[in-house]
Amino acid sequence: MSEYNHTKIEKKWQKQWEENNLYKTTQDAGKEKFYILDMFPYPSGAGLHVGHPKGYIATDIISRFKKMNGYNVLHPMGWDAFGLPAEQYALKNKVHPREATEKNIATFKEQLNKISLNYDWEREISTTDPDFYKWTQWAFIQMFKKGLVYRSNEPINWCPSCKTGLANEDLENGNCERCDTPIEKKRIPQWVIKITKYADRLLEDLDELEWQEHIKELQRNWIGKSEGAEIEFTVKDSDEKIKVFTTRPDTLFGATYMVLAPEHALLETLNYTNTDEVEKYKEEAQRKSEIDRLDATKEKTGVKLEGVFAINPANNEEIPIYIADYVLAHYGTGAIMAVPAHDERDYEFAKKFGISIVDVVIPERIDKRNPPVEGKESIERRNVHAYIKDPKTGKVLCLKWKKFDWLTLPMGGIEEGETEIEAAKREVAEETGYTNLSEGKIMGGKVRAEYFAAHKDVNRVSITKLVYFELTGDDTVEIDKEESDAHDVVWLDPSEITLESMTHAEMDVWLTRVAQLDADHHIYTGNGVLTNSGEFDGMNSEEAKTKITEKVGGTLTNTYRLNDWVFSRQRYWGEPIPLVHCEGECSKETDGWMPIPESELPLTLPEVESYEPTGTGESPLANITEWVETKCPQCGGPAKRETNTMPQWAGSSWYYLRYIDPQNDTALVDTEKEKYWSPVDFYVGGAEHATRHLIYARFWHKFLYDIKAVNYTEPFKKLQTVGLIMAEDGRKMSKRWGNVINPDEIIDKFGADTLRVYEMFMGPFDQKVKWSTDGLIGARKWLERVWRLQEKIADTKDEEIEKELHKTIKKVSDDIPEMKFNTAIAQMMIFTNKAQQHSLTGKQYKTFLQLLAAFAPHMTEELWHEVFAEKESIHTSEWPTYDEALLVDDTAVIAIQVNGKLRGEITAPIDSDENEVVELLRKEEKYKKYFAEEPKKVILVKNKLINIVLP
RNA sequence: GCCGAGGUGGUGGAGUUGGUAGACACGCGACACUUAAAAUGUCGUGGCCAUACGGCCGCGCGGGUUCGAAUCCCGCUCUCGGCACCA
Repeated sequence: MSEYNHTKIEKKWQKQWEENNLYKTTQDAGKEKFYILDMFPYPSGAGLHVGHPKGYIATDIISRFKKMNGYNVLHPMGWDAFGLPAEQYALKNKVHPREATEKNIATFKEQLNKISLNYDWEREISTTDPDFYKWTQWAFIQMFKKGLVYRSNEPINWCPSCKTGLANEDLENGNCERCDTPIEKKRIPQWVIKITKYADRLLEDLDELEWQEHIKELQRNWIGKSEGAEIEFTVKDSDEKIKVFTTRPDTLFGATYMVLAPEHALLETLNYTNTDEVEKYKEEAQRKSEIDRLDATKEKTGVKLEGVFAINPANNEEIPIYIADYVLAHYGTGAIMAVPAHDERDYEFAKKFGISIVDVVIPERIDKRNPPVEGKESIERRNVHAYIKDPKTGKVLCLKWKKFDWLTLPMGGIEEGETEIEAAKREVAEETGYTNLSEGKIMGGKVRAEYFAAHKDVNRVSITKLVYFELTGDDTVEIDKEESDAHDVVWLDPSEITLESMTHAEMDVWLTRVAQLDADHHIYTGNGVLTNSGEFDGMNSEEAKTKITEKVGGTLTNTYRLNDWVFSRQRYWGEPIPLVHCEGECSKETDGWMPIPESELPLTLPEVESYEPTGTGESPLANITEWVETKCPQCGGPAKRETNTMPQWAGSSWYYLRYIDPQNDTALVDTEKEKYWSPVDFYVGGAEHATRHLIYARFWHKFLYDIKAVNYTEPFKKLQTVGLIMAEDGRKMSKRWGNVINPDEIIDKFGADTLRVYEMFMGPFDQKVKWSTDGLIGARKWLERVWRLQEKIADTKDEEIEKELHKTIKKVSDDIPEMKFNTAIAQMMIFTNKAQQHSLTGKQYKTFLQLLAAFAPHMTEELWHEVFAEKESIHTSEWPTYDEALLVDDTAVIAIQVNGKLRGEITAPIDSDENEVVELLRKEEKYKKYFAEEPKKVILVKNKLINIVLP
């Protein structure tokens, strides 16, 4: 037996595989296709660390597995090579970004090849290749033609350090996601893509995808759909109208003021008198960083527009208008109707500015225990409930009813001319005798409840308020016999006052309010029944939403958290945006902007002396006069090119399609080929792309579907995220911490096969795990044991080994497609351990090597050829199958439980029934004692467990 | 605040259609081989009590359902991730 020399073996086979074109994609008729894809990397200057290949190794294993199972497999790789870091790296090192990128790609590719990932490099693509970005530009032009692209002058997110505008998706807590610099708002003309037009489809189609639920949820959150209405408020003595979006049109009667975002356009035209104050506030708001503005814990600020009023279209009341930065310009219409009674933020603002608060929705409860009885008279009543606490004992005064199984607070109706507090005091005295009560505090608004009042034999609709008192003394008055016959007075600990114990239907509301005793106001934000709302009084919220919107001529509509996609970047290293602006009279409807003729694609990035960002909001391309100045494709007159470039997300939004047909120069992808290979069956990459790349790509794909460039509505059928590999110190691997582990070193020392096996064995694939050198060594030792198994080859076939082998075939075959690599490897280890202690036949060893081949491709190939003199590659061999019959044993070890406690185990013939097992037990001296008495019950789980339940 | 994922030995983790908790690996201990060490191999390894037979306790905490709960239900707690003044 030769020694396991990983360096020699890995070099040898990598060379041979390349020469034999082992990884070329084939498309045999009659074979099913399987498209498995990694998120293509951004080739940074730093090269790979051991965390990067984790996902690639996984797709490589599945790819090899699928090939051995007879699939046509597409497993390509490419480079997401445009973007800021390459440009910054190039600037720093004084090279052209193209050179830097090419060098980085070469490094990455070399590193990946050392791991023997079976990519078909003939299909390699790079987003920076003009043959590739021709089609990025082409798709953009199609979007432009379909009216999905517009020019905006709205202030955008500007990173002063990266010197470019950014999309909302590129921010993290109001800072630049890349460099953590606080974002400013800057007004520069931007090309924006109407991704929001696709919001509903992006949301709905999530349901059909086989993605992990948390990633889908992340996307749903990100899209953030709100259903509501747009309603117009007129401005008094003016033709201006203020349009608001609200999810609660049912609360319109409670809208007691309005708020405009400080950036709202109407501020230019409204005739308010305190211009200086307003200007000052606007400036302050603009100066505030995004992060300050988004801090909800800060006290609300704002300025009233003096001299202007809006008219509430529901009740025609004049209401004041404010500007305040708690209203965001980019959400909804940038203006709100404020309903302080039913919105926390409006309430806080109204309190501070002394604006009136009108309750228009009250909670409604239907008593489930005493539901209204059909046919009985229904009486509406105004009620009070009294919550009385004795501060000395902490106990609460309750009534225990005698004729009914009821437990209630003291309660009763409000008489003519009485306040709620007076009524409560009177009822408490009548029902309990107690008269020494504190001043009394009304605990929030009314609650409507419907129930059957059995003691009066009527249905009641009660509108109730809760009043809180503390007991201040022990004086009592005598209670009427009628009352004392009805109920006992009891003092209960607050822990006994629960939703279950108390009879009131309102109890959940009361409990919440009592829990927040110190809150000065209890505002209700849920649905309920309308009040103070004119003809809508008594209607429920849901119905009123539609009805009130109709009455005031509003429209039911949706709003999204997702914003349109800001698509312009003021940097050099990106795809040029293929638009020109005619200086003459052409294309008036798009302000003179038009796409270049498709025959001129690709519009290549010009070579340039200085590609430094200007920082002014102008792109570096703007300085290249000979490039900028061009002819109008329509009139032939002078025209100027757009000088902004596309964001890095552009190319990655569709690259997966190009692998299918990478050389095509007449179409983005041939639709026949696309029909065969799409969609991507399995997509593997980092969870950090859930809300950007994966939203943009789904959008781009749906657009291509709409223009019939592709056949399917979704690009990625199944998605799996990779868990990060953390450094041994538990931190993220980073140059900054000096804890980066380079795969090249690991491969030199231990071999690529060891790296592959270790990374797959570390833990569940999608979970983050710490790197462990000890663990790595363990993987290497296992491979060495596998290598030495060749010495254990014998002619005699051991049945136990054969069974274990078939068990292993099953386990590995089941686990690979589910990405449960760790347990697949564990089972292979079990087989190795057994085989090592006994012996195995050559055939068994070969079968085992096939199972391991996807994990450790080099070593298994070497043994396949050197030990067994096979001519063809192990990787083109057929995946082993298992024999069901061999998975079943003749006997089973059955656990013995007595009253559910483990008491031993016994070996019984397979599939023994209850009586047979009991007979065996009775024979054994050890277990006889359990049968001294006849068992109450015996439970048998076939071949697993018997539980004897003694009386 | 809202949403999502999770909490199992000294460590990474198995086991979740309710059925022997701790597979597999690391680490640790003992032994064999060796002059010795390394490597390799064999055995052991959740905690506590017991010479032993064996027993008790154990999957974040507290309850419940069940013959039987890591797994199902209720309440709580902690960690991680996302969203958040979104009208």
